[in-house]
Amino acid sequence: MPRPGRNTYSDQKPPYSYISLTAMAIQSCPEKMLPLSEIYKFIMDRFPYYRENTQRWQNSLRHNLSFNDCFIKIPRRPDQPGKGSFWALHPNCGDMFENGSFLRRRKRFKVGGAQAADPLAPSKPQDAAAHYLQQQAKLRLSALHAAAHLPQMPGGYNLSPVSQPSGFKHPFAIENIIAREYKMPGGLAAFSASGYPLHNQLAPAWPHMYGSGVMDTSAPLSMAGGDYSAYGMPLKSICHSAQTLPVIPMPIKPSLASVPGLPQSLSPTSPQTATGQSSPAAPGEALPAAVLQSAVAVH
DNA sequence: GCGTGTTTATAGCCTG
DNA sequence: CAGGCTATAAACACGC
Repeated sequence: MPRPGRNTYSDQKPPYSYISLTAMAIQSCPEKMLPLSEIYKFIMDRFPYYRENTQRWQNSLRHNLSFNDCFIKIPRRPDQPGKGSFWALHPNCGDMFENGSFLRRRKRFKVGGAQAADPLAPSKPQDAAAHYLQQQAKLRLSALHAAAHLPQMPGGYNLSPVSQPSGFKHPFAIENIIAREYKMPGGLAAFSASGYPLHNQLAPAWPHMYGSGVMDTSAPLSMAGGDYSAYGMPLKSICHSAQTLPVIPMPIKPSLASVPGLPQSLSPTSPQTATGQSSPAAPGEALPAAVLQSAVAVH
């Protein structure tokens, strides 16, 4: 694996692992989840190296998604046709990379292991799913809140469940990599002070639904033939959306799909006791507003 | 058939 | 050096 280093990478292999690249793609999206095809697109857009031998690396990437517990699968709603599910980061994988660096993981994320990044974050898969939904609710509400009180909370983007709380951010940390999108002069047009696309604030939506041409409104890849600038992220805005899909999806890792009681786990009375509940909700069922409000109360 | 997702196997590199 | 992490390949299943 090439080391990050002095010169440029140009079309050479980036220093990021597939896990890192996938995490970047997911994190780059305000909704914190992407379908496989969008993950592909994200990587190919940013790293010319991955525009070739797609069969090889995409197979590896799929392997990583399935093999690593740090990725959770979220099904599409029945009324959202399309291939495959969405992929999100496990809420507990925030400390997966040392200092948040994407160069190499210090430890392999394992469901059930001891993760200290978020004491509220559960370790069991089913709990993780519930936690994920809770965080999603927070995210959406914070977006709405930001829309109502602009300008404010530039750190709104960092409400992600996998963001490190504060303090040192490694140069390769996802915040530092992705944040470039929001800091570059040319890339601010679509974003508010909260870091969300404005239309997203008003109508939280699923990022994968944006039209095919939307992503290419900015300049062509600034890195083409050049480098990845400082660790690599060009300045394209991603995950624009023009549609509304207000419903929070249901995570379904194999162990999650059969676990009853996920929605109940989000109730105000038992936010962290997701196991052992009953009466599963149908996939795609919308969360009641009360659940969202409780999520904010937690926040 | 194709895209997606899972699983197994193997090899190389890195870290403790 | 052992174990962990990562990359790669391949086989297979499933749904559209």
